[in-house]
Amino acid sequence: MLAAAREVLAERGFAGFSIDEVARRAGAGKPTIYRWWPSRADLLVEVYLGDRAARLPEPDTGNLPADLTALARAILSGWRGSPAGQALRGLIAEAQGSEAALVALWERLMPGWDQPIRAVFGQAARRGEVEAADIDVLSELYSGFLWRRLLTGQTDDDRAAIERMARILASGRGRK
Amino acid sequence: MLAAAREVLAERGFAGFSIDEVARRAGAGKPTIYRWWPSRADLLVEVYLGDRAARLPEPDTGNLPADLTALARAILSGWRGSPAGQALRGLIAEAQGSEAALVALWERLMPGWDQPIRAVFGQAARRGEVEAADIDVLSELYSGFLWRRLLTGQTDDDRAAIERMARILASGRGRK
Amino acid sequence: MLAAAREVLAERGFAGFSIDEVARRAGAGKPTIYRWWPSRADLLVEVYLGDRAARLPEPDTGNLPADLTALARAILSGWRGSPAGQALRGLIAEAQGSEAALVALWERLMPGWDQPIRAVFGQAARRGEVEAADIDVLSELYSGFLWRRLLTGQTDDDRAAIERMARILASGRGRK
Amino acid sequence: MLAAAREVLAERGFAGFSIDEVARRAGAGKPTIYRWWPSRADLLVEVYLGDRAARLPEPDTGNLPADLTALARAILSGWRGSPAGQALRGLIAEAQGSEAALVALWERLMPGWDQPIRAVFGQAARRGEVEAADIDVLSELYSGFLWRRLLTGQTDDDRAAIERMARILASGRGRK
DNA sequence: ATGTAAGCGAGACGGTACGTCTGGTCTTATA
DNA sequence: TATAAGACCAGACGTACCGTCTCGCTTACAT
Repeated sequence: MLAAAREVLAERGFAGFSIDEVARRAGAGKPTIYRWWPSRADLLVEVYLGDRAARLPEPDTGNLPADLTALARAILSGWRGSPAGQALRGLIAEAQGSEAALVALWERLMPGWDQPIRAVFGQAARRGEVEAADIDVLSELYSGFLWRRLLTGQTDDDRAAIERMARILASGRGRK
Repeated sequence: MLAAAREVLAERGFAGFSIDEVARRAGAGKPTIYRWWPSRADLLVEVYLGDRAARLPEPDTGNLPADLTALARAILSGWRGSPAGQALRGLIAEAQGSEAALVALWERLMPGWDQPIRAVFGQAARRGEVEAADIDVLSELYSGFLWRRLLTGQTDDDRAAIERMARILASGRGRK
Repeated sequence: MLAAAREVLAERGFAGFSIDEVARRAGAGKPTIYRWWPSRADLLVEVYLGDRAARLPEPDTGNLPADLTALARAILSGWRGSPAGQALRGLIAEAQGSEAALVALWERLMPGWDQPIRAVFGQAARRGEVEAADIDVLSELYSGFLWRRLLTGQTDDDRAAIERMARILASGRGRK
Repeated sequence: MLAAAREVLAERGFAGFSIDEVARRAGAGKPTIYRWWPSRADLLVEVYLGDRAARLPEPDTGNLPADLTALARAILSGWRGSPAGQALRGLIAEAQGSEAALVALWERLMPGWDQPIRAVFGQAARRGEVEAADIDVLSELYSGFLWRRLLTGQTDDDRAAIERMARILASGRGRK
């Protein structure tokens, strides 16, 4: 069932991702899908998590810019090469029109999503490279950069920009 | 006509924003709307631009963090208080499923959207506070931060986070 | 559903007979109607058949003009008093612009429609009042007379003309 | 303008005969068409009359069946070879949904249309072959036969049926 | 070994919106 | 002053999905 959803996303993108189409492809009845995933958003969350599970590195080289770069490239590469990117795009789109989808995005996806990013900044904070109090906002900036690239269709491996981004976030000492 | 579109967005959000509804509300025929805005995205772009036009300050106090903070607060406030926020949310959502909408977003909205942000960083670069070569990525980080807040429904005036974000981006010297 | 179609035809005639209107009146979704009757013509055929079913007499008094008169008056009276007349008018109109409707008219309606008329002429042929070889053309003349009256809005009970028509068709011995 | 209407009827039949299409083809504005022909029916009447004008023979050989056959074959041939047939089909169809079209059909087309037919029967009445009082109904039967063939798409030159029809109508002595 | 219930596929259903086409009317700009 | 061009409101067209619902059918458990 999830396999069918992944197929649809891979072949036709989020535009062709309808419950009808997934049911048709899975050889399943629509009510069966609704029984397990009450909304399209729930299905997308599960596709995303299933697809990304344990796939991301948690780099810890002791060098913050290098870690940030490695992680960002891994994330972007995952978006390019699997339905996960389409799923996240769809999930975010869905959340703009449906309160339920926004909640699903926020409560079911975000915790796991943030975690590797916060881990990298956390290590840097422990090494004194960034202030602990900045971790939230730094993660948000980092996330925002990647989301914006995803949502505008720029998931190519733009090393120069990624490294520059990593350097900027790493050098922000926050000291007045 | 645009007024009707704004009304719908204000009252029912992007979820209720259908061409049918806009036509009904405007007392207009659907084909008339399609004549002028071939897709929903085009209509959203125009609503956004019309609503935001000349509303944004272009702060230039000589203090980069202060300028960034002021601009961000103005942008978020604009999103809260007018249909512009709903329009941008809808436009981004639309772009996830339609190539045409992505193009509209990219070519018709982005140039104007970026401009005040780049202006602020440009002034800072001229003052030597940031490297000119970083302007692109800094703008992207700044944009990404705001977009992510919009798309996750956090458009409240979170001064602490905004100031922290501004300070981080301003202190990123970019020195190797 | 058919009841709603009949209502619309009765109240607003063929002019107001749109799928939208029938759906509205039936409290049904348009796709449901399209599922069962792929075209307006199919719906009209069914209305006609359902309405006329087993309603016509099959007169057999041994007197051809009398039989023809009785049948014609029954047919015209049926057209006046029920949506069947409107349905047939609409069906014929529809067939002028749509190949599919023409086929529906020809294959789904005509066989049943002709049958009582041919029966009357068949009996007369068996009695020697008309030549068997003339049955087809006689039926066509008889049909044509009635259709023309229907299509030009003359469905009143014009006994004089009907009897004259019956007499003419009955006296055509066909002998050279 | 009429030429454009004829073109449309010839090329796409009554199905493609919209005022829009005629205007487009004629390089004229729709209101201009509406000024001269307040309804589609009026335009169709004019196309029919213009196209058929003075084209029909008025056979008078002294032999009623022969005259009827010749006239019927001429009429059917005219319908096959020119937009006139399409125009009449369209006009009749139009009349089923619009009172105005029915009036136009009845008052503007019928007088001229009937005339050659009534002329043939009139001559026969003068020769004593049919009763004068039967002329109306005979014309109606004859018309009905031809209309029915037109409306069901049988405009081919079916000589056998036509001659049989002519013989039947001619032999109806009308004797009590 | 058999009766029963849960879960399934299939798909019909009432609805909403899509984007297109046409019918007529009303407004401009030209000639 | 009248006409061409065409914008406009209105609403029907036929299609795609939505989320709910009702069916039988099939398994797999409890008797």
